[in-house]
Amino acid sequence: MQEIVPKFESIFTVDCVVFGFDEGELKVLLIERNEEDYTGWWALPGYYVQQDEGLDPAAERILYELTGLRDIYMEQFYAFGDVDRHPQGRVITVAYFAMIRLNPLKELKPVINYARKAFWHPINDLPKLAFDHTQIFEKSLEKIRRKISYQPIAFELLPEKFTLTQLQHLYELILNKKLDKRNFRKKMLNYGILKELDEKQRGVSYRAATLYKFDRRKYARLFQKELSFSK
Amino acid sequence: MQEIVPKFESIFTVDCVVFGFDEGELKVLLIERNEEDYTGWWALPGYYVQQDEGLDPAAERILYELTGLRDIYMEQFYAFGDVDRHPQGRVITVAYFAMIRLNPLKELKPVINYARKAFWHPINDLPKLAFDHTQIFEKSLEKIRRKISYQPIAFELLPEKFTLTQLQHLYELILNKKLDKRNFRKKMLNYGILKELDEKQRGVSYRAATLYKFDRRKYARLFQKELSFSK
DNA sequence: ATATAGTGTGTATTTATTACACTAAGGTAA
DNA sequence: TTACCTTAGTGTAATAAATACACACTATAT
Repeated sequence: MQEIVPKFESIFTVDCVVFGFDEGELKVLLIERNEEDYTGWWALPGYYVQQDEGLDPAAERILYELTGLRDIYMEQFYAFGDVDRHPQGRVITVAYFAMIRLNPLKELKPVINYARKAFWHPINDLPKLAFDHTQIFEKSLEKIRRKISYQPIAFELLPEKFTLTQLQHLYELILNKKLDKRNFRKKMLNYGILKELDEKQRGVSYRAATLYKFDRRKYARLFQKELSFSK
Repeated sequence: MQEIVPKFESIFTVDCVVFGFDEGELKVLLIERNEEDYTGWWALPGYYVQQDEGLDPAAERILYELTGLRDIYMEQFYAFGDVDRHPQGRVITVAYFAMIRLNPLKELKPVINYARKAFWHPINDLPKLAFDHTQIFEKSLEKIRRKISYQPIAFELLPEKFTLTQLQHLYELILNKKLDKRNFRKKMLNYGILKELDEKQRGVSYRAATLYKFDRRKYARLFQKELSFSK
């Protein structure tokens, strides 16, 4: 390309919107900033991308450093580059969303320092966020709302074994609307991507629900059969 | 954020996948490179983002410089940042797709030099592209395929006044499958977002078709009513 | 034994999708 | 002016999917 305008170089970062589903709530992982700019504010976990590092690997690394988790479902969804989004100057960020199974028994183990202050926040009660992170979060919600309607990403948020009611609640939270129980079960089971287990829920003081797991092989076989939910 | 790894700075660019619909074909705008790296290769129009310029404005500027067109439908769809995507070093690009009405009577008027070598290429017969531009193009196709199924972006590619057959052909090209004429018309007219005009097609040697136009106001009133097409 | 709380199930109605073929209109060429 | 060519424009029946809706079952706690 011709250099009519001078090239300039910019810092760039990756920010992650990490969703988790816990105690019947949809949560997002935030860190409390301890650094220059927006000190003490909550922010999305994010970091500088390294010289020799692609975007996806950077996102994976950052998530690992914050949570100790690897092999997590992540997807890039938008780049944010407004001129004034960062007080230090021009910083462009590429945003990813991630979905992780929250295992209440297993603490997240941050690998580097600043992650000590990472906490899960219910998405309906988020504090003000640093930079344009509120905007980034909103965009991620839009994206997963659409995506959950045609691809089985919700399973990434659930434990290996789950009940149909848990699955339905999760859909309801993400889509932000009530679904009909009988219709939901009929439809979900019809897709044929769930495997019914011989196992039941334990430790509940009412009739125990059957456990299911997501059958990735069956899903792959359907090749692009898309899910869809409206009511 | 703590500076555990050194920050580094990177060049970044915007690349545009510009779609046009002409002579019954879906086309994409390519430039022939006259610069260092991939000299003589076809590439997507793209350029360096300026220091004081946001991403969306950069995309709009670049499209304007290449085509002389403004107020075009554009949407950012993905950032590409593989370490080795550019021979000169680390260059991250934010990709946009754009859709423009090709008016055969009105030539595109490039404002800057390198755009002299811009041509429209049918999407089914693209040459090898420079850098990772083939990959960028493929991703843009995926995106518009999905998007056209739930939002009225196809109209951006058609002239103000169009026939239902033209509209159907365009859907068929983008979705890459045949649609049934009667079902298509029934469905499209049912959405209530088209305005039937008193005017007919001219200059054809067969029965002239009724012209329609897209009614933005009615569409807005439907507020998120989504289109959908399967067969 | 009984109260409690969530599980699990079926059917009828409405709506959307699909498959399918001929006549109407306008222009061209003999 | 007539025959012909090409595309426009139309309806219905069959099937599939979405929706609305309510009660009996079961495990546990008291």
